Amino acid sequence: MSASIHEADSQTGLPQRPHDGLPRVAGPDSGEVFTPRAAPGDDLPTFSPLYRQIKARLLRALEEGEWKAGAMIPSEGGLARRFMVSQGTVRKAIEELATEHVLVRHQGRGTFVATHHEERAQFRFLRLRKDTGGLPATESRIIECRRCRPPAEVARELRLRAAESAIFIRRLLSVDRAATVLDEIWVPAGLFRGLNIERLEAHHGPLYALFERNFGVTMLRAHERLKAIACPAEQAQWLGLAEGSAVLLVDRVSTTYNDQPVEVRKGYYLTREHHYANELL
Amino acid sequence: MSASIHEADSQTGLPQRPHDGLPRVAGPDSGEVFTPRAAPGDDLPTFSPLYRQIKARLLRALEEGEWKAGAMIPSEGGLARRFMVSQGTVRKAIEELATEHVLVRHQGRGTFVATHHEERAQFRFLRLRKDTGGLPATESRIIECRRCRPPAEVARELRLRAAESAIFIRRLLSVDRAATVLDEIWVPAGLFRGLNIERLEAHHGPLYALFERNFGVTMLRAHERLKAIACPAEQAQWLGLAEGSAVLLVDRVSTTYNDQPVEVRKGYYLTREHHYANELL
DNA sequence: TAGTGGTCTAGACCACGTG
DNA sequence: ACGTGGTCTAGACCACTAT
Repeated sequence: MSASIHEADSQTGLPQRPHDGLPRVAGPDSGEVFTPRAAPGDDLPTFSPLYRQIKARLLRALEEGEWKAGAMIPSEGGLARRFMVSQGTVRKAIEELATEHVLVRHQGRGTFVATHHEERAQFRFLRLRKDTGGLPATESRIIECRRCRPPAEVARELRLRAAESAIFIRRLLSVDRAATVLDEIWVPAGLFRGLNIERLEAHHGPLYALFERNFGVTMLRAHERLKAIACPAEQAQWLGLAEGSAVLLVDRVSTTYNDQPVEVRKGYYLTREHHYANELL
Repeated sequence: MSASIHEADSQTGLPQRPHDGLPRVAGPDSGEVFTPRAAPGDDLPTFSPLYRQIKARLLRALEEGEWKAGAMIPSEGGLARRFMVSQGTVRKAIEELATEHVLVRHQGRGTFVATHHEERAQFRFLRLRKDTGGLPATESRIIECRRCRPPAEVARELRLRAAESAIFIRRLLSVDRAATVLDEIWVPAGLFRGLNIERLEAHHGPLYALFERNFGVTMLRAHERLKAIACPAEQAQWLGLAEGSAVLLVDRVSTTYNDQPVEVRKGYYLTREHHYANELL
Protein backbone atom coordinates (compact mmCIF):
# COMPACT_ATOMS: atom_id res chain seq x y z
CA MET A 1 0.00 0.00 0.00
CA SER A 2 1.23 3.47 -0.77
CA ALA A 3 2.24 5.54 2.21
CA SER A 4 -0.50 8.01 1.46
CA ILE A 5 -2.48 10.50 3.44
CA HIS A 6 -4.83 7.73 4.35
CA GLU A 7 -2.12 5.67 5.97
CA ALA A 8 -1.75 8.35 8.60
CA ASP A 9 -5.36 7.93 9.53
CA SER A 10 -4.93 4.29 10.23
CA GLN A 11 -2.19 5.10 12.69
CA THR A 12 -4.64 6.98 14.81
CA GLY A 13 -7.10 4.82 16.62
CA LEU A 14 -9.89 5.96 14.39
CA PRO A 15 -12.61 3.46 13.43
CA GLN A 16 -10.95 3.06 10.04
CA ARG A 17 -13.64 4.81 8.07
CA PRO A 18 -14.59 2.63 5.13
CA HIS A 19 -14.40 5.46 2.66
CA ASP A 20 -14.74 9.19 2.80
CA GLY A 21 -18.40 9.23 1.93
CA LEU A 22 -18.04 11.94 -0.71
CA PRO A 23 -20.46 11.42 -3.56
CA ARG A 24 -18.61 11.08 -6.83
CA VAL A 25 -19.69 12.65 -10.04
CA ALA A 26 -18.19 12.81 -13.45
CA GLY A 27 -19.11 13.60 -16.97
CA PRO A 28 -19.87 10.48 -18.98
CA ASP A 29 -17.09 8.55 -17.28
CA SER A 30 -14.31 11.08 -17.46
CA GLY A 31 -11.27 10.47 -15.33
CA GLU A 32 -12.39 12.61 -12.42
CA VAL A 33 -12.24 11.14 -8.97
CA PHE A 34 -13.36 12.52 -5.62
CA THR A 35 -15.22 15.34 -7.28
CA PRO A 36 -17.96 16.47 -4.91
CA ARG A 37 -21.48 16.44 -6.22
CA ALA A 38 -22.62 19.60 -7.87
CA ALA A 39 -25.09 21.80 -6.03
CA PRO A 40 -28.62 20.39 -5.93
CA GLY A 41 -30.43 21.93 -8.82
CA ASP A 42 -28.26 21.00 -11.77
CA ASP A 43 -29.14 17.53 -12.81
CA LEU A 44 -27.10 16.35 -15.71
CA PRO A 45 -23.66 15.49 -14.26
CA THR A 46 -25.40 12.32 -13.01
CA PHE A 47 -23.84 9.97 -10.49
CA SER A 48 -20.96 7.83 -11.59
CA PRO A 49 -19.62 5.17 -9.21
CA LEU A 50 -15.93 4.98 -8.43
CA TYR A 51 -15.35 1.69 -10.22
CA ARG A 52 -16.68 3.18 -13.46
CA GLN A 53 -14.26 6.05 -13.14
CA ILE A 54 -11.47 3.52 -12.64
CA LYS A 55 -12.75 1.62 -15.65
CA ALA A 56 -12.63 4.81 -17.71
CA ARG A 57 -9.06 5.48 -16.61
CA LEU A 58 -8.05 1.94 -17.53
CA LEU A 59 -9.66 2.38 -20.94
CA ARG A 60 -7.83 5.65 -21.45
CA ALA A 61 -4.52 4.00 -20.55
CA LEU A 62 -5.26 1.18 -22.97
CA GLU A 63 -6.25 3.56 -25.73
CA GLU A 64 -3.05 5.53 -25.22
CA GLY A 65 -1.09 2.33 -25.59
CA GLU A 66 0.28 2.11 -22.07
CA TRP A 67 -0.09 -1.66 -22.36
CA LYS A 68 0.11 -3.34 -25.75
CA ALA A 69 -2.21 -6.08 -26.96
CA GLY A 70 -1.29 -9.36 -25.32
CA ALA A 71 0.70 -7.71 -22.53
CA MET A 72 0.04 -8.18 -18.83
CA ILE A 73 -1.32 -5.20 -16.97
CA PRO A 74 -0.39 -4.50 -13.33
CA SER A 75 -1.91 -6.68 -10.64
CA GLU A 76 -5.13 -5.68 -8.92
CA GLY A 77 -3.16 -4.65 -5.85
CA GLY A 78 -0.83 -2.51 -7.89
CA LEU A 79 -3.66 -0.76 -9.66
CA ALA A 80 -5.44 -0.23 -6.36
CA ARG A 81 -2.39 1.61 -5.00
CA ARG A 82 -2.00 3.61 -8.19
CA PHE A 83 -5.61 4.74 -8.21
CA MET A 84 -5.87 5.06 -4.42
CA VAL A 85 -8.90 2.79 -4.15
CA SER A 86 -9.49 -0.63 -2.68
CA GLN A 87 -8.64 -3.78 -4.55
CA GLY A 88 -12.33 -4.66 -4.71
CA THR A 89 -13.09 -1.51 -6.63
CA VAL A 90 -10.34 -2.17 -9.15
CA ARG A 91 -11.63 -5.70 -9.38
CA LYS A 92 -15.11 -4.60 -10.35
CA ALA A 93 -13.74 -2.29 -13.04
CA ILE A 94 -11.59 -5.07 -14.49
CA GLU A 95 -14.52 -7.47 -14.35
CA GLU A 96 -16.56 -5.25 -16.66
CA LEU A 97 -13.66 -4.88 -19.06
CA ALA A 98 -13.24 -8.65 -19.07
CA THR A 99 -16.89 -9.29 -19.97
CA GLU A 100 -16.45 -6.81 -22.82
CA HIS A 101 -13.43 -8.82 -23.99
CA VAL A 102 -11.15 -5.82 -23.57
CA LEU A 103 -9.11 -7.63 -20.93
CA VAL A 104 -8.61 -11.32 -20.25
CA ARG A 105 -8.02 -12.66 -16.76
CA HIS A 106 -6.00 -15.79 -16.03
CA GLN A 107 -6.07 -17.11 -12.50
CA GLY A 108 -2.58 -17.37 -11.09
CA ARG A 109 -1.02 -15.59 -14.07
CA GLY A 110 -2.44 -12.11 -14.23
CA THR A 111 -4.68 -9.89 -16.33
CA PHE A 112 -3.83 -9.32 -19.99
CA VAL A 113 -4.87 -7.04 -22.81
CA ALA A 114 -7.08 -9.02 -25.16
CA THR A 115 -5.60 -9.82 -28.55
CA HIS A 116 -6.83 -11.26 -31.82
CA HIS A 117 -3.79 -13.56 -31.89
CA GLU A 118 -5.72 -16.40 -30.28
CA GLU A 119 -8.00 -19.20 -31.26
CA ARG A 120 -10.61 -17.74 -28.91
CA ALA A 121 -10.97 -14.39 -30.65
CA GLN A 122 -11.02 -16.00 -34.09
CA PHE A 123 -14.67 -16.95 -34.19
CA ARG A 124 -16.01 -14.09 -32.12
CA PHE A 125 -16.09 -11.99 -35.29
CA LEU A 126 -16.74 -14.79 -37.78
CA ARG A 127 -20.11 -16.42 -37.26
CA LEU A 128 -19.81 -18.76 -40.24
CA ARG A 129 -20.39 -22.39 -39.26
CA LYS A 130 -20.67 -25.66 -41.13
CA ASP A 131 -24.15 -27.11 -41.34
CA THR A 132 -22.67 -30.34 -40.05
CA GLY A 133 -21.76 -28.55 -36.86
CA GLY A 134 -18.02 -28.00 -36.79
CA LEU A 135 -15.98 -24.84 -37.10
CA PRO A 136 -14.89 -24.14 -40.66
CA ALA A 137 -11.16 -24.07 -41.39
CA THR A 138 -10.92 -21.06 -43.66
CA GLU A 139 -8.29 -20.17 -46.20
CA SER A 140 -8.01 -16.55 -47.31
CA ARG A 141 -7.06 -15.32 -50.77
CA ILE A 142 -6.49 -11.59 -51.30
CA ILE A 143 -7.99 -10.49 -54.59
CA GLU A 144 -7.10 -6.83 -54.51
CA CYS A 145 -5.98 -4.01 -52.27
CA ARG A 146 -5.99 -0.41 -53.43
CA ARG A 147 -6.44 3.12 -52.26
CA CYS A 148 -9.79 4.59 -53.29
CA ARG A 149 -12.55 7.06 -52.61
CA PRO A 150 -15.11 5.02 -50.76
CA PRO A 151 -18.80 5.08 -51.64
CA ALA A 152 -20.65 7.89 -49.90
CA GLU A 153 -22.38 5.57 -47.47
CA VAL A 154 -19.12 3.88 -46.46
CA ALA A 155 -17.43 7.28 -46.00
CA ARG A 156 -20.26 8.34 -43.73
CA GLU A 157 -20.09 5.16 -41.68
CA LEU A 158 -16.32 5.60 -41.27
CA ARG A 159 -16.86 9.28 -40.44
CA LEU A 160 -14.30 10.27 -43.07
CA ARG A 161 -13.83 13.91 -43.96
CA ALA A 162 -14.45 14.85 -47.57
CA ALA A 163 -10.78 14.79 -48.53
CA GLU A 164 -9.89 11.52 -46.77
CA SER A 165 -9.52 8.35 -48.74
CA ALA A 166 -9.82 4.71 -47.82
CA ILE A 167 -8.08 1.45 -48.53
CA PHE A 168 -10.23 -1.12 -50.21
CA ILE A 169 -9.58 -4.83 -49.81
CA ARG A 170 -11.34 -7.65 -51.56
CA ARG A 171 -10.72 -11.19 -50.43
CA LEU A 172 -12.18 -14.63 -50.78
CA LEU A 173 -12.57 -17.08 -47.91
CA SER A 174 -12.66 -20.74 -48.82
CA VAL A 175 -13.71 -23.72 -46.76
CA ASP A 176 -12.54 -27.13 -47.90
CA ARG A 177 -11.27 -25.54 -51.12
CA ALA A 178 -14.74 -24.16 -51.90
CA ALA A 179 -15.24 -20.40 -52.20
CA THR A 180 -17.67 -19.47 -49.43
CA VAL A 181 -17.37 -15.80 -48.40
CA LEU A 182 -16.43 -12.79 -50.49
CA ASP A 183 -15.42 -9.86 -48.29
CA GLU A 184 -15.23 -6.24 -49.44
CA ILE A 185 -13.49 -4.13 -46.83
CA TRP A 186 -12.87 -0.41 -46.40
CA VAL A 187 -10.57 1.09 -43.77
CA PRO A 188 -9.41 4.71 -43.35
CA ALA A 189 -6.18 5.19 -45.30
CA GLY A 190 -4.87 7.52 -42.63
CA LEU A 191 -4.90 4.80 -39.98
CA PHE A 192 -3.40 2.09 -42.18
CA ARG A 193 -0.44 3.73 -43.93
CA GLY A 194 1.60 1.21 -45.84
CA LEU A 195 -1.07 -1.45 -45.98
CA ASN A 196 -0.79 -3.17 -49.34
CA ILE A 197 -1.42 -6.50 -50.98
CA GLU A 198 2.09 -7.79 -50.28
CA ARG A 199 1.70 -7.35 -46.54
CA LEU A 200 -1.74 -8.90 -46.67
CA GLU A 201 -0.48 -11.92 -48.55
CA ALA A 202 2.50 -12.30 -46.25
CA HIS A 203 0.18 -12.45 -43.26
CA HIS A 204 -1.41 -15.65 -42.07
CA GLY A 205 -4.25 -15.71 -39.58
CA PRO A 206 -7.12 -13.34 -38.83
CA LEU A 207 -7.11 -9.96 -40.56
CA TYR A 208 -7.76 -8.25 -37.23
CA ALA A 209 -4.54 -9.76 -35.88
CA LEU A 210 -2.64 -8.00 -38.66
CA PHE A 211 -4.47 -4.72 -38.01
CA GLU A 212 -3.57 -5.03 -34.36
CA ARG A 213 0.09 -5.96 -34.73
CA ASN A 214 1.05 -3.73 -37.65
CA PHE A 215 -1.18 -0.71 -37.18
CA GLY A 216 -2.06 -0.70 -33.50
CA VAL A 217 -5.78 -0.81 -34.25
CA THR A 218 -7.77 -3.10 -31.97
CA MET A 219 -11.25 -4.10 -33.06
CA LEU A 220 -13.45 -4.29 -30.00
CA ARG A 221 -16.99 -4.52 -31.34
CA ALA A 222 -18.95 -4.77 -34.54
CA HIS A 223 -22.51 -4.13 -35.58
CA GLU A 224 -23.88 -6.31 -38.37
CA ARG A 225 -26.97 -6.00 -40.56
CA LEU A 226 -27.99 -9.13 -42.46
CA LYS A 227 -30.02 -9.39 -45.62
CA ALA A 228 -30.79 -12.07 -48.17
CA ILE A 229 -30.18 -10.69 -51.64
CA ALA A 230 -29.91 -11.78 -55.25
CA CYS A 231 -26.18 -11.93 -55.83
CA PRO A 232 -24.84 -9.24 -58.20
CA ALA A 233 -22.92 -10.44 -61.23
CA GLU A 234 -19.45 -9.42 -60.09
CA GLN A 235 -19.64 -11.05 -56.69
CA ALA A 236 -21.37 -14.11 -58.13
CA GLN A 237 -18.39 -14.68 -60.39
CA TRP A 238 -15.95 -14.85 -57.50
CA LEU A 239 -18.21 -17.21 -55.62
CA GLY A 240 -18.77 -19.38 -58.67
CA LEU A 241 -22.50 -18.74 -58.61
CA ALA A 242 -25.13 -17.88 -61.16
CA GLU A 243 -26.02 -14.22 -61.04
CA GLY A 244 -29.15 -13.70 -58.96
CA SER A 245 -28.54 -16.68 -56.68
CA ALA A 246 -29.60 -16.04 -53.10
CA VAL A 247 -26.67 -14.98 -50.92
CA LEU A 248 -26.45 -13.71 -47.39
CA LEU A 249 -25.18 -10.14 -47.29
CA VAL A 250 -23.51 -9.25 -44.00
CA ASP A 251 -22.97 -5.51 -43.57
CA ARG A 252 -20.53 -4.75 -40.77
CA VAL A 253 -19.24 -1.64 -39.05
CA SER A 254 -16.40 -2.39 -36.64
CA THR A 255 -15.30 -0.07 -33.86
CA THR A 256 -12.30 0.36 -31.59
CA TYR A 257 -11.97 2.37 -28.36
CA ASN A 258 -14.57 5.11 -27.84
CA ASP A 259 -16.81 3.41 -30.39
CA GLN A 260 -14.74 4.91 -33.16
CA PRO A 261 -15.61 3.15 -36.44
CA VAL A 262 -12.48 1.90 -38.22
CA GLU A 263 -13.73 -0.68 -40.69
CA VAL A 264 -16.70 -1.21 -42.96
CA ARG A 265 -17.16 -4.63 -44.48
CA LYS A 266 -19.64 -6.21 -46.85
CA GLY A 267 -19.56 -9.99 -46.74
CA TYR A 268 -21.29 -12.12 -49.38
CA TYR A 269 -21.94 -15.50 -47.78
CA LEU A 270 -22.72 -18.61 -49.77
CA THR A 271 -24.99 -20.52 -47.39
CA ARG A 272 -25.47 -23.79 -49.19
CA GLU A 273 -23.46 -25.92 -46.79
CA HIS A 274 -22.82 -23.26 -44.18
CA HIS A 275 -24.81 -20.84 -42.08
CA TYR A 276 -24.48 -17.80 -39.87
CA ALA A 277 -24.80 -18.83 -36.22
CA ASN A 278 -26.25 -16.58 -33.57
CA GLU A 279 -27.06 -17.01 -29.91
CA LEU A 280 -29.95 -15.05 -28.39
CA LEU A 281 -29.54 -14.49 -24.68
CA MET B 1 -38.03 -17.04 4.67
CA SER B 2 -38.07 -20.57 5.95
CA ALA B 3 -37.51 -20.91 9.71
CA SER B 4 -35.09 -23.74 9.25
CA ILE B 5 -32.82 -25.66 11.56
CA HIS B 6 -30.05 -23.25 10.82
CA GLU B 7 -31.81 -20.27 12.31
CA ALA B 8 -30.85 -21.50 15.78
CA ASP B 9 -27.18 -20.98 15.08
CA SER B 10 -27.58 -17.27 14.68
CA GLN B 11 -29.15 -17.06 18.11
CA THR B 12 -25.95 -18.19 19.81
CA GLY B 13 -23.38 -15.50 20.41
CA LEU B 14 -20.82 -17.23 18.23
CA PRO B 15 -18.24 -15.08 16.46
CA GLN B 16 -20.30 -15.59 13.32
CA ARG B 17 -17.52 -17.42 11.54
CA PRO B 18 -16.77 -15.90 8.13
CA HIS B 19 -17.19 -19.26 6.54
CA ASP B 20 -16.26 -22.74 7.57
CA GLY B 21 -13.29 -23.06 5.27
CA LEU B 22 -14.50 -26.35 3.82
CA PRO B 23 -13.79 -26.64 0.14
CA ARG B 24 -17.02 -27.11 -1.73
CA VAL B 25 -17.55 -29.53 -4.53
CA ALA B 26 -20.53 -30.48 -6.55
CA GLY B 27 -21.44 -32.17 -9.75
CA PRO B 28 -22.14 -29.81 -12.59
CA ASP B 29 -23.86 -27.32 -10.30
CA SER B 30 -26.14 -29.68 -8.47
CA GLY B 31 -27.77 -28.36 -5.34
CA GLU B 32 -25.16 -29.79 -2.99
CA VAL B 33 -23.68 -27.48 -0.40
CA PHE B 34 -20.98 -27.99 2.20
CA THR B 35 -19.85 -31.23 0.62
CA PRO B 36 -16.23 -31.81 1.53
CA ARG B 37 -13.76 -32.26 -1.26
CA ALA B 38 -13.29 -35.81 -2.44
CA ALA B 39 -10.04 -37.58 -1.63
CA PRO B 40 -7.09 -36.34 -3.68
CA GLY B 41 -6.87 -38.69 -6.59
CA ASP B 42 -10.28 -38.52 -8.14
CA ASP B 43 -10.43 -35.50 -10.34
CA LEU B 44 -13.78 -35.08 -11.94
CA PRO B 45 -16.04 -33.65 -9.20
CA THR B 46 -14.23 -30.34 -9.92
CA PHE B 47 -14.47 -27.35 -7.64
CA SER B 48 -17.70 -25.38 -7.61
CA PRO B 49 -17.80 -22.11 -5.67
CA LEU B 50 -20.54 -21.44 -3.17
CA TYR B 51 -22.22 -18.72 -5.20
CA ARG B 52 -22.69 -21.13 -8.11
CA GLN B 53 -24.34 -23.61 -5.82
CA ILE B 54 -26.63 -20.83 -4.63
CA LYS B 55 -27.29 -19.92 -8.25
CA ALA B 56 -28.20 -23.54 -8.97
CA ARG B 57 -30.61 -23.58 -6.03
CA LEU B 58 -32.23 -20.36 -7.20
CA LEU B 59 -32.59 -21.84 -10.68
CA ARG B 60 -34.18 -24.97 -9.23
CA ALA B 61 -36.64 -22.89 -7.22
CA LEU B 62 -37.50 -20.89 -10.34
CA GLU B 63 -37.93 -24.00 -12.41
CA GLU B 64 -40.22 -25.50 -9.80
CA GLY B 65 -42.33 -22.37 -9.95
CA GLU B 66 -41.65 -21.10 -6.43
CA TRP B 67 -41.78 -17.59 -7.88
CA LYS B 68 -43.89 -16.87 -10.98
CA ALA B 69 -42.76 -14.77 -13.92
CA GLY B 70 -42.92 -11.10 -13.02
CA ALA B 71 -43.04 -11.77 -9.27
CA MET B 72 -40.57 -10.36 -6.77
CA ILE B 73 -38.21 -12.82 -5.17
CA PRO B 74 -37.05 -12.42 -1.55
CA SER B 75 -34.52 -9.72 -0.78
CA GLU B 76 -30.81 -10.47 -0.80
CA GLY B 77 -30.77 -10.45 2.99
CA GLY B 78 -33.66 -12.89 3.16
CA LEU B 79 -32.05 -15.29 0.71
CA ALA B 80 -28.77 -15.01 2.59
CA ARG B 81 -30.47 -16.16 5.79
CA ARG B 82 -32.34 -18.91 3.97
CA PHE B 83 -29.21 -20.32 2.36
CA MET B 84 -26.96 -19.61 5.35
CA VAL B 85 -24.44 -17.61 3.38
CA SER B 86 -23.43 -13.98 3.32
CA GLN B 87 -25.39 -11.39 1.39
CA GLY B 88 -22.41 -10.88 -0.90
CA THR B 89 -22.52 -14.49 -2.00
CA VAL B 90 -26.23 -14.33 -2.78
CA ARG B 91 -25.52 -11.09 -4.58
CA LYS B 92 -23.00 -12.69 -6.89
CA ALA B 93 -25.39 -15.54 -7.71
CA ILE B 94 -28.19 -13.08 -8.51
CA GLU B 95 -25.82 -10.98 -10.58
CA GLU B 96 -25.12 -13.89 -12.91
CA LEU B 97 -28.81 -14.69 -13.24
CA ALA B 98 -29.47 -11.04 -14.04
CA THR B 99 -26.90 -10.95 -16.85
CA GLU B 100 -28.57 -14.07 -18.25
CA HIS B 101 -31.91 -12.22 -18.14
CA VAL B 102 -33.39 -14.81 -15.81
CA LEU B 103 -33.86 -12.18 -13.10
CA VAL B 104 -34.23 -8.42 -13.31
CA ARG B 105 -33.00 -6.13 -10.56
CA HIS B 106 -34.57 -2.78 -9.76
CA GLN B 107 -32.76 -0.57 -7.33
CA GLY B 108 -34.99 0.40 -4.43
CA ARG B 109 -37.73 -2.02 -5.50
CA GLY B 110 -36.35 -5.52 -5.44
CA THR B 111 -35.38 -8.42 -7.69
CA PHE B 112 -37.97 -9.90 -10.04
CA VAL B 113 -38.41 -12.94 -12.24
CA ALA B 114 -37.92 -11.84 -15.83
CA THR B 115 -41.01 -11.88 -17.99
CA HIS B 116 -41.81 -11.49 -21.67
CA HIS B 117 -44.59 -9.07 -20.75
CA GLU B 118 -42.35 -6.05 -21.22
CA GLU B 119 -41.13 -3.81 -23.97
CA ARG B 120 -37.58 -4.78 -23.02
CA ALA B 121 -37.93 -8.49 -23.73
CA GLN B 122 -39.83 -7.87 -26.95
CA PHE B 123 -36.86 -7.29 -29.22
CA ARG B 124 -34.42 -9.56 -27.47
CA PHE B 125 -35.85 -12.46 -29.50
CA LEU B 126 -36.81 -10.49 -32.59
CA ARG B 127 -33.82 -9.03 -34.38
CA LEU B 128 -35.83 -7.58 -37.26
CA ARG B 129 -35.09 -3.88 -37.76
CA LYS B 130 -36.10 -1.26 -40.31
CA ASP B 131 -33.37 -0.23 -42.71
CA THR B 132 -34.20 3.33 -41.77
CA GLY B 133 -33.16 2.56 -38.23
CA GLY B 134 -36.24 2.36 -36.07
CA LEU B 135 -37.88 -0.60 -34.38
CA PRO B 136 -40.64 -2.15 -36.49
CA ALA B 137 -44.18 -2.11 -35.11
CA THR B 138 -45.34 -5.61 -35.99
CA GLU B 139 -48.83 -6.96 -36.42
CA SER B 140 -49.36 -10.71 -36.18
CA ARG B 141 -51.89 -12.75 -38.13
CA ILE B 142 -52.34 -16.41 -37.27
CA ILE B 143 -52.72 -18.51 -40.40
CA GLU B 144 -53.16 -21.93 -38.88
CA CYS B 145 -52.69 -23.92 -35.71
CA ARG B 146 -53.01 -27.70 -35.67
CA ARG B 147 -51.73 -30.80 -34.01
CA CYS B 148 -49.32 -32.76 -36.20
CA ARG B 149 -46.43 -35.16 -36.44
CA PRO B 150 -43.45 -32.90 -36.85
CA PRO B 151 -40.78 -33.50 -39.48
CA ALA B 152 -38.06 -35.86 -38.26
CA GLU B 153 -35.52 -33.12 -37.84
CA VAL B 154 -37.88 -30.97 -35.78
CA ALA B 155 -38.79 -33.95 -33.60
CA ARG B 156 -35.14 -34.59 -32.96
CA GLU B 157 -34.45 -30.96 -32.09
CA LEU B 158 -37.39 -30.97 -29.66
CA ARG B 159 -36.21 -34.33 -28.28
CA LEU B 160 -39.67 -35.79 -28.79
CA ARG B 161 -40.25 -39.47 -28.28
CA ALA B 162 -41.54 -41.40 -31.25
CA ALA B 163 -45.16 -41.31 -30.13
CA GLU B 164 -45.24 -37.65 -29.14
CA SER B 165 -46.84 -35.10 -31.39
CA ALA B 166 -46.39 -31.39 -31.78
CA ILE B 167 -48.52 -28.32 -32.31
CA PHE B 168 -47.78 -26.47 -35.52
CA ILE B 169 -48.40 -22.74 -35.84
CA ARG B 170 -48.05 -20.66 -38.94
CA ARG B 171 -48.26 -16.90 -38.66
CA LEU B 172 -47.49 -13.81 -40.65
CA LEU B 173 -45.84 -10.72 -39.20
CA SER B 174 -46.55 -7.46 -40.99
CA VAL B 175 -44.81 -4.13 -40.67
CA ASP B 176 -46.67 -1.07 -41.90
CA ARG B 177 -49.30 -3.36 -43.40
CA ALA B 178 -46.68 -5.19 -45.49
CA ALA B 179 -46.11 -8.91 -44.96
CA THR B 180 -42.51 -9.25 -43.76
CA VAL B 181 -41.94 -12.46 -41.77
CA LEU B 182 -43.60 -15.84 -42.14
CA ASP B 183 -43.07 -17.98 -39.04
CA GLU B 184 -43.55 -21.75 -38.89
CA ILE B 185 -43.48 -22.92 -35.29
CA TRP B 186 -43.48 -26.33 -33.62
CA VAL B 187 -43.93 -26.88 -29.88
CA PRO B 188 -44.40 -30.14 -27.96
CA ALA B 189 -48.12 -30.88 -27.71
CA GLY B 190 -47.63 -32.27 -24.23
CA LEU B 191 -46.43 -28.96 -22.86
CA PHE B 192 -49.07 -26.83 -24.56
CA ARG B 193 -52.36 -28.65 -23.98
CA GLY B 194 -55.30 -26.58 -25.12
CA LEU B 195 -53.34 -24.30 -27.37
CA ASN B 196 -55.48 -23.53 -30.39
CA ILE B 197 -56.08 -20.84 -32.95
CA GLU B 198 -58.78 -19.13 -30.89
CA ARG B 199 -56.45 -18.57 -27.97
CA LEU B 200 -53.72 -17.39 -30.30
CA GLU B 201 -56.03 -14.90 -31.97
CA ALA B 202 -57.37 -13.67 -28.65
CA HIS B 203 -53.85 -12.91 -27.50
CA HIS B 204 -52.12 -9.64 -28.24
CA GLY B 205 -48.42 -9.14 -27.75
CA PRO B 206 -45.41 -11.44 -28.02
CA LEU B 207 -46.07 -15.14 -28.49
CA TYR B 208 -43.63 -15.93 -25.69
CA ALA B 209 -45.76 -13.86 -23.32
CA LEU B 210 -48.70 -16.16 -24.09
CA PHE B 211 -46.55 -19.26 -23.65
CA GLU B 212 -45.41 -17.92 -20.30
CA ARG B 213 -48.79 -16.83 -18.95
CA ASN B 214 -50.95 -19.70 -20.19
CA PHE B 215 -48.58 -22.64 -20.15
CA GLY B 216 -45.89 -21.70 -17.65
CA VAL B 217 -43.14 -22.10 -20.23
CA THR B 218 -40.46 -19.42 -20.05
CA MET B 219 -38.15 -19.05 -23.03
CA LEU B 220 -34.70 -18.19 -21.76
CA ARG B 221 -32.41 -18.60 -24.76
CA ALA B 222 -32.44 -19.39 -28.43
CA HIS B 223 -29.92 -20.57 -30.96
CA GLU B 224 -30.40 -19.35 -34.51
CA ARG B 225 -28.92 -20.47 -37.83
CA LEU B 226 -29.30 -18.07 -40.74
CA LYS B 227 -29.26 -18.83 -44.43
CA ALA B 228 -30.15 -17.03 -47.60
CA ILE B 229 -32.39 -19.26 -49.72
CA ALA B 230 -34.60 -19.17 -52.76
CA CYS B 231 -38.08 -18.88 -51.32
CA PRO B 232 -40.24 -22.01 -51.78
CA ALA B 233 -43.56 -21.55 -53.55
CA GLU B 234 -45.83 -21.93 -50.55
CA GLN B 235 -43.99 -19.45 -48.34
CA ALA B 236 -43.54 -17.05 -51.25
CA GLN B 237 -47.29 -16.88 -51.65
CA TRP B 238 -47.86 -15.74 -48.09
CA LEU B 239 -45.13 -13.13 -48.41
CA GLY B 240 -46.43 -11.92 -51.74
CA LEU B 241 -43.20 -12.83 -53.50
CA ALA B 242 -42.25 -14.55 -56.69
CA GLU B 243 -41.14 -18.12 -56.06
CA GLY B 244 -37.36 -18.27 -55.88
CA SER B 245 -36.90 -14.76 -54.53
CA ALA B 246 -34.08 -14.47 -52.04
CA VAL B 247 -35.33 -14.67 -48.46
CA LEU B 248 -33.55 -14.91 -45.16
CA LEU B 249 -34.29 -18.20 -43.43
CA VAL B 250 -33.90 -18.04 -39.65
CA ASP B 251 -33.85 -21.46 -38.01
CA ARG B 252 -34.39 -21.23 -34.28
CA VAL B 253 -34.33 -23.65 -31.37
CA SER B 254 -35.53 -22.05 -28.13
CA THR B 255 -34.82 -23.43 -24.69
CA THR B 256 -36.13 -23.01 -21.18
CA TYR B 257 -34.56 -24.03 -17.86
CA ASN B 258 -31.87 -26.70 -18.05
CA ASP B 259 -31.43 -25.95 -21.75
CA GLN B 260 -34.52 -27.98 -22.49
CA PRO B 261 -35.64 -27.25 -26.07
CA VAL B 262 -39.34 -26.29 -26.20
CA GLU B 263 -39.78 -24.58 -29.54
CA VAL B 264 -38.50 -24.93 -33.08
CA ARG B 265 -39.17 -22.09 -35.46
CA LYS B 266 -38.46 -21.41 -39.10
CA GLY B 267 -38.77 -17.75 -40.01
CA TYR B 268 -38.85 -16.57 -43.63
CA TYR B 269 -37.72 -12.94 -43.58
CA LEU B 270 -38.34 -10.57 -46.43
CA THR B 271 -35.33 -8.25 -46.23
CA ARG B 272 -36.14 -5.65 -48.82
CA GLU B 273 -36.73 -2.79 -46.41
CA HIS B 274 -35.69 -4.59 -43.25
CA HIS B 275 -32.70 -6.49 -41.94
CA TYR B 276 -31.59 -8.78 -39.15
CA ALA B 277 -29.48 -6.82 -36.66
CA ASN B 278 -26.68 -8.38 -34.66
CA GLU B 279 -24.12 -7.03 -32.26
CA LEU B 280 -20.72 -8.72 -32.01
CA LEU B 281 -19.04 -8.21 -28.66
C1' DT C 1 7.75 -20.31 -2.30
C1' DA C 2 5.90 -16.20 -4.00
C1' DG C 3 2.57 -13.79 -6.59
C1' DT C 4 -1.73 -13.62 -9.02
C1' DG C 5 -6.61 -13.80 -9.50
C1' DG C 6 -10.99 -16.12 -7.17
C1' DT C 7 -14.08 -16.62 -3.24
C1' DC C 8 -16.28 -15.40 0.99
C1' DT C 9 -17.40 -12.60 4.71
C1' DA C 10 -18.78 -8.42 7.50
C1' DG C 11 -20.08 -3.88 7.91
C1' DA C 12 -20.81 0.91 6.57
C1' DC C 13 -22.90 4.07 3.75
C1' DC C 14 -25.31 5.75 -0.69
C1' DA C 15 -29.11 5.96 -4.15
C1' DC C 16 -33.65 4.83 -5.20
C1' DG C 17 -38.57 3.82 -4.76
C1' DT C 18 -42.56 3.68 -1.92
C1' DG C 19 -45.18 4.90 1.69
C1' DA D 1 -39.16 6.62 7.44
C1' DC D 2 -38.27 2.31 5.70
C1' DG D 3 -36.69 -1.36 2.79
C1' DT D 4 -34.43 -2.50 -1.39
C1' DG D 5 -30.45 -2.95 -4.28
C1' DG D 6 -25.70 -0.47 -5.30
C1' DT D 7 -21.08 0.87 -3.87
C1' DC D 8 -16.90 0.65 -1.21
C1' DT D 9 -13.81 -1.11 1.99
C1' DA D 10 -10.88 -4.48 4.68
C1' DG D 11 -9.23 -8.82 5.56
C1' DA D 12 -8.94 -13.80 5.36
C1' DC D 13 -8.33 -17.76 2.85
C1' DC D 14 -8.38 -20.76 -1.57
C1' DA D 15 -6.83 -22.09 -6.28
C1' DC D 16 -3.67 -21.67 -9.86
C1' DT D 17 0.87 -20.66 -12.17
C1' DA D 18 5.54 -19.97 -12.44
C1' DT D 19 10.07 -20.25 -10.45
